[in-house]
Amino acid sequence: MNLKQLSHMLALSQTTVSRALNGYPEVNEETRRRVVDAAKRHGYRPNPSARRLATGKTGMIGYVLPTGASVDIDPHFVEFLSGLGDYARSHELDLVLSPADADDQETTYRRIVANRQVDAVYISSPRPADRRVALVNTLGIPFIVHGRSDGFDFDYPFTDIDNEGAFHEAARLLVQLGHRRLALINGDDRETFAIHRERGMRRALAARGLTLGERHVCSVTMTEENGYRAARRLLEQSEPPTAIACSSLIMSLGVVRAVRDLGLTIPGDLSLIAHDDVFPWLKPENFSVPLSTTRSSIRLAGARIAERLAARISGLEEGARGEVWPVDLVVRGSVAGAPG
Amino acid sequence: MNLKQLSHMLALSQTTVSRALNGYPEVNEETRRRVVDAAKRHGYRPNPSARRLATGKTGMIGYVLPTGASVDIDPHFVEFLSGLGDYARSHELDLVLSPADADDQETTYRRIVANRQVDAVYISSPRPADRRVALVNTLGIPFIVHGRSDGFDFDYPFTDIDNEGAFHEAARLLVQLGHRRLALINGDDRETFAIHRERGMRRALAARGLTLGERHVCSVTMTEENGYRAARRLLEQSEPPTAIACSSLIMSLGVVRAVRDLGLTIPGDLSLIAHDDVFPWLKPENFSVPLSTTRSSIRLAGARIAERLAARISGLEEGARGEVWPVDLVVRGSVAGAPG
DNA sequence: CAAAAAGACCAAAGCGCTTTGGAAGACTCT
DNA sequence: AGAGTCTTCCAAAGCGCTTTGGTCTTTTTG
Repeated sequence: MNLKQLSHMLALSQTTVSRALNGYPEVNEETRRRVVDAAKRHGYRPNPSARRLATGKTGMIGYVLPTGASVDIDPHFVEFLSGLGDYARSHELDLVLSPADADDQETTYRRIVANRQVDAVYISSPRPADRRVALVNTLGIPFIVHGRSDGFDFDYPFTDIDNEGAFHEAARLLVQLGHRRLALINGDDRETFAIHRERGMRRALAARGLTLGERHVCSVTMTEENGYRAARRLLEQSEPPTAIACSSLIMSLGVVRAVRDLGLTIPGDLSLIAHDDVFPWLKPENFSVPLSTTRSSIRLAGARIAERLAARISGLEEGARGEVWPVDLVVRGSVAGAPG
Repeated sequence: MNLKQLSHMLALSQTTVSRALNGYPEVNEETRRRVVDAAKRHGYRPNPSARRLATGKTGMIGYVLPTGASVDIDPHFVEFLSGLGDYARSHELDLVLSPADADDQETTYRRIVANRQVDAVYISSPRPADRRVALVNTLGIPFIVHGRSDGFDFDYPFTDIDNEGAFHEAARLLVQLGHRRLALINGDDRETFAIHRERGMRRALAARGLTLGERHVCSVTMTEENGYRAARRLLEQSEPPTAIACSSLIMSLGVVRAVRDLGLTIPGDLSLIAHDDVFPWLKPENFSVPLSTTRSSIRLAGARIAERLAARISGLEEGARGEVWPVDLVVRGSVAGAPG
C-alpha cells in the first residue's frame, strides 16, 4: 500500500493525502480525519526510502564506531546504549553504527554527512581539541558531544558530568581524613574526562598544600589487569600512597586484588574511592569492602543525549549549550582515616 | 556532484555512466575507464537514498535492540559488536540498531522489513522456538541467528558455540577429579545457551551415574551480585557442592567473593570452572586463583556473523546451514581434586 | 457589491538513482 | 548484398514520497 493507491482509494490527490498525514494546515479537518482513518485501517506506512530521498530526513542518529584488531569497545558503551535506546524507542529513532578504522574516522564522518545517512550524530570519549568535534562542527550536521573537548575557539553542544568536581570532592574527603599521600589510577589521559579528574584531584590537594607526585598517578586503559598492575606499582614504592582514587570500577577490581596480594587491607592500609558509571552487573556496594564511589549513571546520560539529539533534529534545540551534571559522592566502607 | 552532472560532463547518458560504475558488461572498457576515472577525480558518490529507493538495497544490517527501564543490555553485546564492526568496516556495511520494547519486538521486526530498512538482520540470545526466528523466517529477510533456537520444524542459518560440549567437558573433568556433588550457576534458563550447558553437564554426570540435584542448579541473570547469592545459597546447604560450573566470568567474581566470605578456599574447598567469552577487561588468568574456563571468543563470533550476513546479502550464501564452534577447555588453578 | 483574502484541493515537478526496451553502427555469415 | 549478431550506447520510465505553484470556491472586508 503506497501513497498513490491510498489517495486513489480516497479519491484525493497524493498532495492532499500527504499533507493530511503530515499535519499541514491547508486541509479540511474532516478530510484529514478520513485520510488518517483510512491510512490506519489499511496499515499505510510511508516508505522511508522515498521520504528520505524527497526530504533528506532519515529518522536516524549516527555514531562512528572506532574499530580495529587492537581496538576494544568500552564496556561503558553498552550502558550508554541502553539509555539512548530507551529514549530513541519512544521516538521512533534508530541508531546507525558506522564502523570506522580507529585511525581514520574522518572519512567515515564525511561519508555519513555527505550521504545524508543520518540526521544527527553524537561523539563520545572526546579529547582536548578533538578533531571529530571540529569536523562535525564545520560539516554542519547536528551533534552532541558526550563529554567535553576543551581548547576550541568555538562553542558546541555537549552533555558531560562534573569529573573535576567529583574527583575534587573525593580527594578533599581523603585529605580531611588525614591522608597526605594520595594516588590516582586514571583512564587514558589523552581523554578529557581523565584530565579533568586529575585536575580536580590536584586542586583539592593544592588547597592543603599537597601535591600529586609524578609517581603517584597512572594512566592506563581501564581493565582489571591494568588496575592491578597500577596498584602494585603504587603500593610497592618506598613511600606508598595511603589512599587511591580510581577512575573505574573494573580497575578497582584489580586494585582490590593487588591489595590482597600484598597482604594489605582496605581501608586499614589503603583507602579507595572509584568512579562508578552504574553498571547493573557490578555494584560497588558488593565489593568485599563496600566501595566508596563518585557516582553518575552513564545510562541516564545516554537517554539525555538521545533527547537532545531529537530536539536538535526537530529544531527545538539550538545554539551551543553545554550542560554539566553534578556527580554524587557515595561514602562506603572503603575509606577511613589515614593509617599511623 | 550527482549522476546527471557527471554524465553531462562526460557527454554520456546516465545509463552508461551508472552501468560503467556498477560493473555491467555492456559498456566499452575504455569508456568505463574514462567514467571511473572522472568519478574518482570529481569525488562522485552515488546518493544512497536514491539508490535505495531504486534498488531496495540499503547496505545496512539490522539488529532489534530490546530496551526498557528494567532491561539491561548484556555487556557481552559490546564485544560481539567489536567483531561485527571489524568485519563490517572493511565491507562498507553499517549496523542499524532499532530499539524496541522488550515485550514487543515483533512490531519492530515487521517495520524494518516492511520498510526495507536493512538488507539482513541477526538475532541473538535466542530461546527455544524463539518467536523472532519464526518471524524473520516467514518475513523472508536474510538473517543469521547467533546461538540456536531448538524446536522448529524448519531449518535456519545460525552460528553457535558448542555449549553442551563445553559444559560436558568441564563436568567430566571435575568428575574425573573425584567430585561427586557438582553445581551449576547458570544464566537465564529460558535461553538456549543455558539449557544446552545444563544438558551437557547432566550428560557428563549421568555417564558416571551421578545427577545434578534440584538444589544444585541456579538460573539467574549474569551479574556479580547474583553470582554471589547463588554461590552462598549453594555453599550454605547441608550438602554443599565441591565444584561449581558457572556460566559467566562476571558471576564468577561473585562466586569467588562468596567463597572468601565463607572462609573457604579455591580450589581447596571448591573447584570452579566458568565460561569465558573473552573480554579484554576481565581475564580469568587474573583471578586471585587463576580461573579454569571454557573459552570462546564472542568477538570472533561477531565477525563471523557479519561475514555470513554479507554473504547472504550478496547471494553467496544460501540455505539453512548452521555451524557450531568447538569450545576450548582451559585448565588453570581453580580446579583440583575433590576435598576429603 | 466588487475586490481581496482565506480555505481546500490538485497536477506536476522534483529528489538521484537503476533498469527496461530500444537503436545505431560495426561485423559476420551465407 | 541482404540478413542476422554483437557491441555500445541512449531515452525514458520507474522507485514513492514531498513540495511548488497553481485553481476554484467560499468567506470576509471596505
